[in-house]
Amino acid sequence: MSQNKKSEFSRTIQSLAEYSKIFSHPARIAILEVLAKRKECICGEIVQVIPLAQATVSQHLKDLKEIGFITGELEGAKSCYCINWEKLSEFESDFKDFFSNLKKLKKQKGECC
Amino acid sequence: MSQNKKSEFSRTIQSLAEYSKIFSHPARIAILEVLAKRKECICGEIVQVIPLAQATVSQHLKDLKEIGFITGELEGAKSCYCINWEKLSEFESDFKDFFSNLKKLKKQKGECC
DNA sequence: AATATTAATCGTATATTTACGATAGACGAT
DNA sequence: ATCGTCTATCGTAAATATACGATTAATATT
Repeated sequence: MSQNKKSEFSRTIQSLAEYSKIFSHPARIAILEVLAKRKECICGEIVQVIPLAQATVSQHLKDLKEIGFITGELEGAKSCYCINWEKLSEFESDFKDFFSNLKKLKKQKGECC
Repeated sequence: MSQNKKSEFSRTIQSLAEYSKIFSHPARIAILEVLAKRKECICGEIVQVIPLAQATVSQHLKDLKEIGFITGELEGAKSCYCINWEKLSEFESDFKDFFSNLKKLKKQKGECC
């Protein structure tokens, strides 16, 4: 029971769902906002601003990095994170495409409910 | 341990996260697409199209209904679901706003990484 | 009235996510 | 070389999500 059925959906839908999952936790959205705001993208500063423990923030950073929304590289003992605007725009346009497709379908079928 | 810290983030971010969570499972995205496509929004037809058990689909429908992305009402023994375009557009514009805000912040700070 | 159909809900198993303390490993400062 | 700082990772607890069979309650059909 409870095996994963997510793979049974179309690639497009799966990918939109994966991107959305990253946005499904406030901390990860907040981290993106912090990175967009700050000139320095040092991990320690992020930890100070986000109301979660260092280990937890590090985990969220890992998730963001794994999907490609941010990059991260060591600068001595510190770690510098940065938004990957290309990947983030990919999400933005996939999302936009999904919505315009929905609206197109709506027009095609006409009213119903 | 592991208590929920989500409430510590801003209302705007929390709400964007909640909306995104609904999109974090392919089945729920697929259901929206089906509803946009079909003239009749009968539950049974959705169940036939989505590769999940009836109970599971019903649960996803409940989630979609609770957040307000769809409406659902009984039609005799059957149940008719429909997209709530107003609420869905609210998500769309919140999402859009978040992105344009991010880009504005990026411009303000200039380059960094 | 008896039976079938429809869909919500309950119960439950399993998987995944969230959260954090503790630790480890890397670097910088003294 | 030693000590403090920084951050990734490990281990683990708890919460939440996913999935489905079984049941229930309501309507529809015979």
